Amino acid sequence: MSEKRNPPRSPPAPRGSGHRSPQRAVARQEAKVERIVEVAMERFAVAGYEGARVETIAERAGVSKGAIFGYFGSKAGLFLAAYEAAARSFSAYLDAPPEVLEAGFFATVTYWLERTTRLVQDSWIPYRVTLLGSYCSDLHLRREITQFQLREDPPGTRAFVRFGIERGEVRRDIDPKMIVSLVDWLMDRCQDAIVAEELDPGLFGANAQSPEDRHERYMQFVELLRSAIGVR
Amino acid sequence: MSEKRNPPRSPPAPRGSGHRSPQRAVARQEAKVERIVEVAMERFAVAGYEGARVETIAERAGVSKGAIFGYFGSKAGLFLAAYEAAARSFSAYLDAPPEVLEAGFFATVTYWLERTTRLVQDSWIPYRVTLLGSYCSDLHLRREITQFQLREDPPGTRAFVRFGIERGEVRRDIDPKMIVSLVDWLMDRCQDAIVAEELDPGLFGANAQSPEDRHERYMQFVELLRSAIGVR
DNA sequence: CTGCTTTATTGACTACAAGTCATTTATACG
DNA sequence: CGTATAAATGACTTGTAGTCAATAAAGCAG
Repeated sequence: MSEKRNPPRSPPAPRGSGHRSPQRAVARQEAKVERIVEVAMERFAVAGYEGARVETIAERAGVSKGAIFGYFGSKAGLFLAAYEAAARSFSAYLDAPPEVLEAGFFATVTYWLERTTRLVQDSWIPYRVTLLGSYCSDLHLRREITQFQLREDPPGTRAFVRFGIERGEVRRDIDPKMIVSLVDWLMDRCQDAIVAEELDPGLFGANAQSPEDRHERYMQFVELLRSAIGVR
Repeated sequence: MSEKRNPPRSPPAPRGSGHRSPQRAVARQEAKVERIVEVAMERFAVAGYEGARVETIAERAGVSKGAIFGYFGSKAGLFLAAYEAAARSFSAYLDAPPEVLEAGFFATVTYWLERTTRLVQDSWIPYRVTLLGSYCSDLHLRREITQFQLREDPPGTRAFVRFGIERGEVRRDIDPKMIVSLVDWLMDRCQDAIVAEELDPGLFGANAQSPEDRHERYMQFVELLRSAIGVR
């Protein structure tokens, strides 16, 4: 019961529909939506899902509360938009520099793990929003997020695993889908742990170690991953 | 800012403190708390964290709303209690029948995986509550849950991994803590997927397959786990 | 058992935030 | 311009977590 969400207003507009004068207005609307999403990301990151207030987001984005509900339908819809923007803002595995890719599948994994630590410090907002998305108790929202990940696969795990298989580094005797799931699961968790460690020490178990410890842990993690999905 | 939770009232009472007449009252109070937790589990399971209303829980447990806040301090506190009760209600790895344990570490993992499917159907309420707990967006709550898992380790993963190492089935060249984390992560995710499949098809990706497919997937999963943490 | 003290319980009340919608304002276009 | 259509506004409604003064129950001394 109680599913009476506002359907989001049809997106900013049908984009230059025949005539050309609306162009300006449409562009302005798109910019507005973008601004709202950006502010929302920041607020969700800082205050958490429940702690973030739609009215505050509206104020800071320079629009009214009504406009937000007009565009996104509900707070959950707004969060979803922020989450998707955050997820899309990250690099895919195969965006690693050529020499890293050249070094292979597991070298690339290592590269991104080491990289994440620094990236989180640089721009923690999208990371925190993804963290919130990973642990969102609203199962309706959870489903949307899962569907989004399956549909868009922003980190490009499918292509990355194919890359690994083609290079002969990843085993072929297991359904690739299973491998993709495993990589997604482990990398998500690992990334969440890194993010949580940076942003919320104590959220995950043992932490607060020196860069050397950290490096050692990454090595062990990749070693486990290699044992699991690497060719024997 | 805005951390003004009610501290939960000191637990039901200091238990038979010197005199003996309070005994009855204390017992009744304990029973009441238990009843509340049970009802709370059911409501959270059915309606989700946000959907569950404290007042309804109070009504069904035959107490006033105030009493709930008296005992648990906040809705989050109540959820935590329900979560802990749910988590404690499951068997630990080493609770498997002797002949299963005899068959070894990975046989035991397989046993529990196959078992979970049926257990979820029998008593889905605690499973759903754990699922909610796994994906709770309130990071404060999240921390409490992590701490609880670390403190109590209800599935007994630490002991189980030690068991595997002692039997010579689990590798010794990696920090056991890392292995414990890996097992926890993978089993949690796998269990969540099973639970979600039963309770909320489509929540996770590919699903709704025949028991044979399912079995096949479990076999592949255990095979990956064995490759990762088994002795070479 | 009785009266007094302390503790537990209650539910009307408050506070606050999501979501609505009649009204106002801006835009499209003849 | 003038009129029609669409977007934006913010005061208002709704619903629920959390409070607290008032009340009931439990403990206890005599």
